[in-house]
Amino acid sequence: MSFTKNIQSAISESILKLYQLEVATTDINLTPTRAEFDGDITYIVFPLVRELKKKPEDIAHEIGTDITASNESIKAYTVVKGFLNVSLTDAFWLGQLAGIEGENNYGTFPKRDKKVLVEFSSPNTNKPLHLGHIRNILLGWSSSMLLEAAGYDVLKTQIINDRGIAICKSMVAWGEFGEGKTPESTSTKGDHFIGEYYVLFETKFKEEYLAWQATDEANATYAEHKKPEQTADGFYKAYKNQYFNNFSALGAKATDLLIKWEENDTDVKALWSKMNSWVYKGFDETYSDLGVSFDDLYYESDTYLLGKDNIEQGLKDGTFYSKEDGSVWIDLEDVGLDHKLVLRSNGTSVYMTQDIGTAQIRYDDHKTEKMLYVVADEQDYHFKVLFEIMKKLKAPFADGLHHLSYGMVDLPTGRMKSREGTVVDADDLIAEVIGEVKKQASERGELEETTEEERAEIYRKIGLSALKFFILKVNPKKRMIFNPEESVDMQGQTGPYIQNAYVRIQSILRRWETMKDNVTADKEVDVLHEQESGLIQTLVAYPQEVLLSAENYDPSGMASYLYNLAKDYHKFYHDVRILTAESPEAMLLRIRLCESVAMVLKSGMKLLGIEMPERM
RNA sequence: GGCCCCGUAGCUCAACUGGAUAGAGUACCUGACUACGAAUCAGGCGGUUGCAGGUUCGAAUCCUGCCGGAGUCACCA
Repeated sequence: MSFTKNIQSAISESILKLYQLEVATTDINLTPTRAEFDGDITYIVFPLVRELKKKPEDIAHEIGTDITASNESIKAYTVVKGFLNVSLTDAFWLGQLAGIEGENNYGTFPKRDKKVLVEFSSPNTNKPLHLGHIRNILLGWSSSMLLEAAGYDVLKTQIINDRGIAICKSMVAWGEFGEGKTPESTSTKGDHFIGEYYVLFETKFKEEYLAWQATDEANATYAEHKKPEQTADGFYKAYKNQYFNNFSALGAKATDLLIKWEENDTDVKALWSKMNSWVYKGFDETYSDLGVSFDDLYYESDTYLLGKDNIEQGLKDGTFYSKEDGSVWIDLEDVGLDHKLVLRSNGTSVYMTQDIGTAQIRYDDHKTEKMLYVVADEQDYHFKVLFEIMKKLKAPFADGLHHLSYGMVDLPTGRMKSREGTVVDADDLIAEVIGEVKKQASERGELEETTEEERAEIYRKIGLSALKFFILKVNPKKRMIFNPEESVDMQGQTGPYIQNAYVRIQSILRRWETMKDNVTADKEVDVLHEQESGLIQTLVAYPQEVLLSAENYDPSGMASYLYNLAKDYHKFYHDVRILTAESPEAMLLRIRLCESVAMVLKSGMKLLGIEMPERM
């Protein structure tokens, strides 16, 4: 912010004048003064001690005296050990408030003419979205909003994993047992519909496998392949994949579909398209419920063969090497990694090959300076390797690649397991939080004057804010525990707490509209209440917070800032009277403060993907 | 086993990137609505920052070694 810059350069000049020592203004590190001390902003002089060979207290006093004398915005200073605490004048804070009001889009930075592509969500099409996707989506969306506010042109995208054996399993199950049912005929959301057939396939397959285990064929296989120490149970558990590939009738059908799909079989492709289109319809609903959207989509069915050109080029220039069997590898030992396969011996791609190709095509399509991958931390190694490969291939975009790695979401009972049915479904969760809000809100009976539609919209906003804030307030890189009960809390450090501050302001402003014509002040306030200057100081920090959160790809910083602002406001609201202020000029100032706080709360929450209700 | 991430109040999380007496929320115990919305505010209780060393004026943060937990080391995606 400009005002910290002013103080930084004042201190810098002071140091030069007093000690003939040059310290760059950017090296003058200022921190907000802790609440228990007097002052607004603190400069720590310890780093100067060694150079100047003086006591920290003396240095702090000398600098303090000098900058206070030469800078009229500085009211006073105090020194505690090596900490120089500077207080700014009320006039200065009033000037800052006016500055905030004067900006058109406070907290948004001018365009940098730089493009960043953000990939998030990236689901498989064989089952619906779950809690893990929700964290991914919220992080991706919020990071996109933050980057946009920081001046980037943002392109939101996802890669849809629409091919492979998984979707073929759903196709087989639907063909065998579906009796021509559709999402419409059963009134089921499309992604759930397909998910059910995926589960059905697994169930039928398990039955088939169990039955097979009683056959002579199974006994012979068991006798031949069993390891000495293995029990029958242990063997069959480990043998499942081989059974799928070598003996299973259902397995053969799924594999057959996959082969036909790759051969572009018309019927198979038609079925595949139809079933995927059901899924997409379902996904769209969930995305829309979450309030997110994408600018561009990539499908794995289009990209899974990409990357071979890059491999070929890398082979030519010696980045890659091939083994006798024809497989292609890269040696990454010089950067502390391993040897990694990039092309199979039969010439087909692996995951890495695809990602190389996909990065390339995205760059070709959009010429983005940066690409941000929002992917769980279990893939840390994969992305490390991918980025190193791109560097070695000298891709022009290699330095702009970044993996926003986030921790998995656990339940209080431990990890989500689809096998144990503990996966929290995204749609269920959304419905639940909104339902809970509705229940609690009707008990409070605050919204009697609104129509049913208005109320439904308010419940939706509150419920989603509880859920979103609960997830986004946690630092992305940390594994988090998701307690469904706490996720709908509406008191304390929660989304609804912040919304409540905003709603209180709206309520005041509605009243103010009806009385403002009768209020006139012939002068401005010259002495600020402690809560007032404190609020201004927090408001002033907003743009910096936007930038910091954007640069760190970390919405939790913004979440915590907004909570603190709401908290400051709630306290201010409690401590001072607004519409019954002691003087007209105080009233006018406080109304201005209310307006600015509301503006920042609303725009900040938007960066988290959270909407504000006008009442609640 | 190699690599990587994590360990902070009973629980869920912070700590401005090395700064002051480690802060919030929740739970529990108090107090404040005939003053702009009590989804609020105020107070209390709660800590050897996993352990042991080291660097530094200063360490939850950096380094080393242990302990505990997660992830990953596929010609899967």
